[in-house]
Amino acid sequence: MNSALHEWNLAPQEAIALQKELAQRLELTDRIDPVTHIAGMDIGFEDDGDTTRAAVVLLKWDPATAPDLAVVEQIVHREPTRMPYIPGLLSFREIPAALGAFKKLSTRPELVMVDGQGIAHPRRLGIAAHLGLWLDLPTIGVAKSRLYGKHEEVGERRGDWTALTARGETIGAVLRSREKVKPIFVSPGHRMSLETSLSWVMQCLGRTKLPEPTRLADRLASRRVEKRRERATRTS
DNA sequence: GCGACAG
DNA sequence: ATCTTGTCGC
Repeated sequence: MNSALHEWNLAPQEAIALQKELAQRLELTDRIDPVTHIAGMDIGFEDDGDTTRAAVVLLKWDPATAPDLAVVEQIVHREPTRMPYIPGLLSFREIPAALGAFKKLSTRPELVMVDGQGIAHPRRLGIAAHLGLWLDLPTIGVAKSRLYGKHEEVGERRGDWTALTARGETIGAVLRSREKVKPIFVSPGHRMSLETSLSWVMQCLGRTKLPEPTRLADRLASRRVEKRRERATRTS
């Protein structure tokens, strides 16, 4: 891989310059191998933010049962947190730990859904795009809120979506993944078109707001679940 | 110069 | 992201 990609501990200005350079290497057309496994990735924090916790969930892709997908593997990888959250520079804070989790995965997926933006980013390099370059895999960004770009109101029916645009370009989609719930922001990361990104997200959508890969990774990365269990154990 | 601002 | 109980609604 390129040496420039190995840079992590950068000053904000240097990181911004690197993003502009890396964004030019993104492939926004489909280059995807036949999909047999889809991975979902998300990051959580522990120790009041001192520890970064990366979660990757590997699902078996089966169009016959989708969106019900079998969980093949679950990885939780911890590392000391290396930098604070800075809007626009999220990937420099979270990707190192994410890579550690992917290294522990026994099977390499053909597609990855990431909690965060793809190219719907000021410099077209959200965490999903950045991770896609690192893994050299097709990635899709599935964010729960907007970082960049503007859009019209989204229809209220499940499946309705509107373009997310910036500087006259379409950089993603605002998707009503579930009725009566805030829409999600879908954007291609690497080796993917927006149309294909939306197709995969919708195929992985159950009755929930988030597609299965991201929903499960979210649950694994968050401490909410285990905290609940701790309380239940103490009280019993 | 004044806001906005993934997780 | 995280701290946190109950509570309103399908």
